[in-house]
Amino acid sequence: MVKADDIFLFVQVVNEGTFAKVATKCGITNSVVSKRISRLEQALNVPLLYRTTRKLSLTDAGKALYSKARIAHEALLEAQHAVLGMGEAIQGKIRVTAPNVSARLILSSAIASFCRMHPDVEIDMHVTNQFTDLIAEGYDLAIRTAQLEDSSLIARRLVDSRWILCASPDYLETHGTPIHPDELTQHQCLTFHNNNTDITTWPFKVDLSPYQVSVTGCFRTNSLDDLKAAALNHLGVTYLPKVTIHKALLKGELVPVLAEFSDKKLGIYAVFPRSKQPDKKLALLVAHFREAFQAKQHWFS
Amino acid sequence: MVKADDIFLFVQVVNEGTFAKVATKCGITNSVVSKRISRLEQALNVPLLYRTTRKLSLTDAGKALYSKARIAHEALLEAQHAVLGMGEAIQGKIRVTAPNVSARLILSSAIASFCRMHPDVEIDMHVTNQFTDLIAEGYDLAIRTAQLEDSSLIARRLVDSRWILCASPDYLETHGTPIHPDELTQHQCLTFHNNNTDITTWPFKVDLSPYQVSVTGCFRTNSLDDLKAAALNHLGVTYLPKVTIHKALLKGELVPVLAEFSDKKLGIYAVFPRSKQPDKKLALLVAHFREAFQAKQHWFS
DNA sequence: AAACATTATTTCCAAAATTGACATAATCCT
DNA sequence: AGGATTATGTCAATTTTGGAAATAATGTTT
Repeated sequence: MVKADDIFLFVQVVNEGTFAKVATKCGITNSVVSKRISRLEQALNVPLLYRTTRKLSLTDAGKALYSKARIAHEALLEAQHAVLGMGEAIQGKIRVTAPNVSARLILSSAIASFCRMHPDVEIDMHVTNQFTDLIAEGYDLAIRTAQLEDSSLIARRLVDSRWILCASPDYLETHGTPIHPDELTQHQCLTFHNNNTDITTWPFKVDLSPYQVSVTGCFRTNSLDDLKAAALNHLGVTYLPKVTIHKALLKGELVPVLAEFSDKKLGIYAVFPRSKQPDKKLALLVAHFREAFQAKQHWFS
Repeated sequence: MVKADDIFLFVQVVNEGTFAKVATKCGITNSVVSKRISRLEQALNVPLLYRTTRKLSLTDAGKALYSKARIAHEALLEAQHAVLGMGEAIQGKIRVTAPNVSARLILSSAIASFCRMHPDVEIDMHVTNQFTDLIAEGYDLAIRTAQLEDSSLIARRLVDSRWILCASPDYLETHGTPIHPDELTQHQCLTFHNNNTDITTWPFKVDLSPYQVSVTGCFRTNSLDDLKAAALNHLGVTYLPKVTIHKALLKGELVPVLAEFSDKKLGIYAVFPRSKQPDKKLALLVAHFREAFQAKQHWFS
């Protein structure tokens, strides 16, 4: 029932000494000040000010309230000041979570340049392949490689990442090179799993139509790096983002398999909480990331 | 534009962890909490909370605001607590201003008994014959011996004080005893002045009608005590409140003069600022004073 | 003394804000 | 898959608010 704003108005009245000064200072009329102070007294059930048209003086209760509320008032002003312009200012901390690959290939350098451009921004990046709950974990931004349907978050596509089926020349020499996806059932297929779900069906396109193949193999992992290492070690065939292997492809350490059938493409997204007041520094960072990914687009497709 | 109550609602939200808890705790609905937090974010132009239906987490700005506003919130609660029930509780300080005579004769003992009855009340009495501005000087209560027309103050009559014209037997023996007010012009009239205004016309009643006599004398003062002393020293005739001389009358040190014509009567009033929330302890004290004066009414009339 | 200026308060009324109920959508738990 | 909880959007009714003008009190200046 008692309104904090009335108490702070009272504090201002005591500070200024008259209702009228406070009124002009706050851009309201005398009558409003009068009514709100009266309302406060009513709510607290105690008189705070003795007043005539010329003088004001504090009652006992008024003194007690003022001495403590003044501190609260100043603390609140300071609190407001602390967040003043935070939405506009390019400053403050941004907590980012990102998967290993994106982080290593693009983000680290992109972040470095962003921090140079905006010295007051501090970026705290947490690298993990775990799917984390943005909100629950308190992140401002996540980099994700999947189209997600979470509508309480905003997803902005940074780049499309093509996946390529590949193997080492040695492996193919030993086991033969498949010429149709169905033949993969005869191969060691090194699969990826993430968030406790195995991905043992690989997508292809045959005659312009989607075509799924269930595959098996002797090795699976949640680490793309280790998957790549396994392929380099001639262990089998695997489906990897082109970006992770484009150097190996150039060097000939790995070669594409069933290239004309490969049809795995995943967007890489910047994901952040929906918010009515868009955070400017966050928007800038996302744009910066997007540019960085786009600049390296040839790595991805 | 930004409302303090919204900030404190935000603090409570952070304390409780969910909107719903705060809503029930404050006796409002969820939608109100939601809307007010949104409004606050809008006003501050910065997001404070990332939220889904299940989790809340603070943004950078939210953390900054919370850490400081929490202090303000607690300070404000403490401030409110300090005045809680002050209007009802019989406790706290009462500042009283009173003239010498009343103070010495009645108030000192009345205050003593009042303080014994209400140990948590502290009375600060300022004794002076100066007319002071209650409000400007910050008094809660004044004892006055005059009917005053100040309508911004409340006056409660405590007792009627009769004034008596008197002189010492010695003086009367030397100068003769007047038998009609007009004869006073031939006497040494010791007059009182107060607040820079001399009182050189004395009121009487002749044939049931008011009758003013202008008097002169060799001594005037603003101290009733000294006026009495002068009379006791046979200096002349003077008009004094009966209460100040009733012992001297009993002893015969002073005797009434023109008793049948004397017609000066002044109310003694308790005067205090008009206030919408009557202060209970103040009302009690006034009532107590009234009883004390009434109990000694025979001193006054 | 008298006119003037300043100030707090009151009244009145229109405009704005607030509220709760309800529906909706998102999310977690069983 | 279904149930429970939660935040949010909508809508209408109610409450609140704030300003203009009138009033009353009080100090200052002429």
